[in-house]
Amino acid sequence: MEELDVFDLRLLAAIQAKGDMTQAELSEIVHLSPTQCARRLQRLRTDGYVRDIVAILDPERLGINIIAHTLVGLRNHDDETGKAFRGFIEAADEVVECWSQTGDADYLLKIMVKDLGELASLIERLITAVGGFASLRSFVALKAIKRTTTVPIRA
Amino acid sequence: MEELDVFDLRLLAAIQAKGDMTQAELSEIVHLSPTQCARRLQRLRTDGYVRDIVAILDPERLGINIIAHTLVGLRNHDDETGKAFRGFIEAADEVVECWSQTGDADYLLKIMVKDLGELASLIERLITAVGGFASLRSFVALKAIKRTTTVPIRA
DNA sequence: CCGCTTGCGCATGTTTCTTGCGCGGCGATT
DNA sequence: AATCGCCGCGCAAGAAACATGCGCAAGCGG
Repeated sequence: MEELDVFDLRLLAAIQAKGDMTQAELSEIVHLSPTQCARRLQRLRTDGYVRDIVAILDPERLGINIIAHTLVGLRNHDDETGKAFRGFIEAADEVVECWSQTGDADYLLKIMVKDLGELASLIERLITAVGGFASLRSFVALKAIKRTTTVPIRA
Repeated sequence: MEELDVFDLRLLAAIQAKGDMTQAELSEIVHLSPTQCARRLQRLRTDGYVRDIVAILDPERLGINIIAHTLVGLRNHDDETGKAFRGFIEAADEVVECWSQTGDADYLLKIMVKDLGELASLIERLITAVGGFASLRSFVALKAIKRTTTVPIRA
């Protein structure tokens, strides 16, 4: 629970870039013995610095050709509407991320689908599920994914 | 390079949720021998289905309290401006994702910073780096992260 | 100045991974 | 309809990676 030193930061940066490295490989990066790398990594994990380790799949390879970011503004801000919205988001596999916003819109959704038809279908279902919106504006990136960078987060 | 069967999909879904499972654990999930799990996983990897395996760190634990989504519209769409913008994004560690957009704005940035000061500083630097914008609208989520779901992607 | 604590690297036992092998099912060719 | 060849499966042994106990050295407080 203490402060992180330079070795910890190097470890975190390393596993954030590549999470399946062996202790020996980590050892060469952070300049620490393999044993110590393992120990510190375990401590970082139990202390909650590492949320989890996941595989990033290739969207195109799986037929995911459209990644859309959609701003959603709810007409009513009562509990009922919010609950319906949350429920829909929770159940929809196409919605990969859901962020609460301040400003013009209430939520920002990140949606991954195969084609425009699926996207339209999703939006349609969302509208009917919640029962109409004051504003629904979609910013669709038509195969126009420039890049998705995941840079090391340093404290 | 062939089609994926139900075992492959189960494997992908499993490692997408938890990427550091042992072969024995995977075996129980997909109902296949550990050896075969390993072999199929290797094939999926060499065939490009698995982009990479990364560790997801806890932002708050690292002092990242603000996750902002910012829409950026470039004033000029010439090569020079675009190159300056790309260069800045590439160098800025705070910018975690950068999506090209169609519609009102040109880019959607996902920014992770410690506090509002850092965010303001980043925006300031971005503006000076590219040399002014036609429109720069920021949607800041003030500790208002509702949830970040990563659901299994099924083909 | 001494003893305690903490973090380090080494070595060993254990788990996990990899790879060669034989078996069985399924489609194609005749 | 029978056989041949191919592909995917599980098993087992060798290899690699991991976990843990130990002694040592540095930093700190008494």
